[in-house]
Amino acid sequence: MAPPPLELPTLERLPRETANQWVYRSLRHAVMIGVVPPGRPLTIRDVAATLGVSAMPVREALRRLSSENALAVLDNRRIEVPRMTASRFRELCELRIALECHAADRALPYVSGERLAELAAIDTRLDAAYAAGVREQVTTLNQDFHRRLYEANPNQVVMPLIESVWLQLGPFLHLALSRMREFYQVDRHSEAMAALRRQDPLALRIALEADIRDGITHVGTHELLKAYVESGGGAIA
Amino acid sequence: MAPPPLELPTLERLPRETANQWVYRSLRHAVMIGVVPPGRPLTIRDVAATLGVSAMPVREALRRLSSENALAVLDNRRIEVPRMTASRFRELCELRIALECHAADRALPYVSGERLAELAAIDTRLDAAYAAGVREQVTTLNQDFHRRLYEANPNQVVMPLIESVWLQLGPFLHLALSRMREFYQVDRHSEAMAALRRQDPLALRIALEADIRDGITHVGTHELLKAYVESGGGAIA
DNA sequence: TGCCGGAAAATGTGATCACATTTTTGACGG
DNA sequence: CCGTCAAAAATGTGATCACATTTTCCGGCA
Repeated sequence: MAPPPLELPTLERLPRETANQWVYRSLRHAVMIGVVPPGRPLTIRDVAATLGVSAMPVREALRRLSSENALAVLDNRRIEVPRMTASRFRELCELRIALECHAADRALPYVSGERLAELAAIDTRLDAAYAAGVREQVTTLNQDFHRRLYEANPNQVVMPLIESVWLQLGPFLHLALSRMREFYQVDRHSEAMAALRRQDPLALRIALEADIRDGITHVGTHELLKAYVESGGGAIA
Repeated sequence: MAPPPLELPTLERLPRETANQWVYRSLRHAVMIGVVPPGRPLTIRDVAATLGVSAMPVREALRRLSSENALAVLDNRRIEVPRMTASRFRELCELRIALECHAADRALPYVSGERLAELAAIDTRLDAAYAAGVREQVTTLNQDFHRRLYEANPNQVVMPLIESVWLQLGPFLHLALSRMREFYQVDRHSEAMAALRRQDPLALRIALEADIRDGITHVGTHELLKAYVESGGGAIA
């Protein structure tokens, strides 16, 4: 049977943006919000036709996302969204914690009052989005919060790796958020900001790890992952 | 004035290997051993002519290495080996330690007797190469040792990120090895293997961190980096 | 001499085609 | 009814071309 037609959310093509970049952004976004089911083969011609460009930019975008481990290249040379397993998920979570705690450590000395204000502003908008139940925005703003924190360090070498992990967790995180709790969780971002103000590395690590675990492990991960895997999202671990 | 002609070490093209993979391997190897001076622009046509292939595989290989942060894409759309600065170097070292310690932690429970034997074998060959002063092989075998250790964990998500960091440190590490000491340093690999045998996570971390610092920071980094930067290798930090 | 400005060369980008490999299809025989 | 295998379709790979952008070069002018 033929696979369902590929549907990609249309991202506006920025002025002076190359087709390459546009295709890359579109595919990346699609993967991140999980509209492409894991295991669904992404063929060059298919994506090209869907986005209305030639094969060339698609090839480079697919290759790029593969390098970032957002897509998997099979032996067949076919490309798909990687399937998730319970153990891979666990590894990704632990890796995310290790990476982000390290990034926070290295950013801490550079965090200025301005930066703190910016983080607070993002957090406010995040709370609003959370209260309004706008899932996609919650994800985006949460990532913004973390990204802007780590970017306080002017010598950025960690951020690209963190983005890679986010991409790999992306499809599933989005699913987890779909069962977003009504009640607020403990505000780990506030704790993190307090730690930043006190220049307290240990407290910062603790707050971040708790924040990540809250967002991932705590939201009924086990059941969610099980449902995800069983719905054809991936092989059994 | 015209830049010096591009010279790339010729890697044998494996049977059934696509041009894409071959170009990727060649460029990657060239970057890793530091034959391409940082800042040297890598043009598609140039690489294509040097390797005797068309532009297509080169484009994808360059794009791929850029995604792995082995190459930098400038605003001009030009691609070059990233320039090194003292602070970027420091960040990369710390990141490497954080990543590899984490990887070792996650691999430890999976390390079998067979695996330990394999590591010991690699280490033996490494000692031989070190004694013989074969720089390139020392680098390769050292990486093999670390890679095979982390790969004990069957759910590999860290390794690609570590490889990325290796690539970014590559050009400079190679330089550092060029002043390889005559006397053996403390054998950190033995310490690591002892820790593995005892299933002792903390000792493993300590051994690995020491091993990495020995290989990087200890080999007169400061002077080397200074020389490297001043020789046109990168901007002043 | 030093600096501007446009022409010429170099380079990246995107489209299209030919071909090799892989996957799917469907007819045939058990 | 099911497995097998060859033909057909789909797909990835690599080459080549046309065009837009960028860089380099060089003559003219202050």
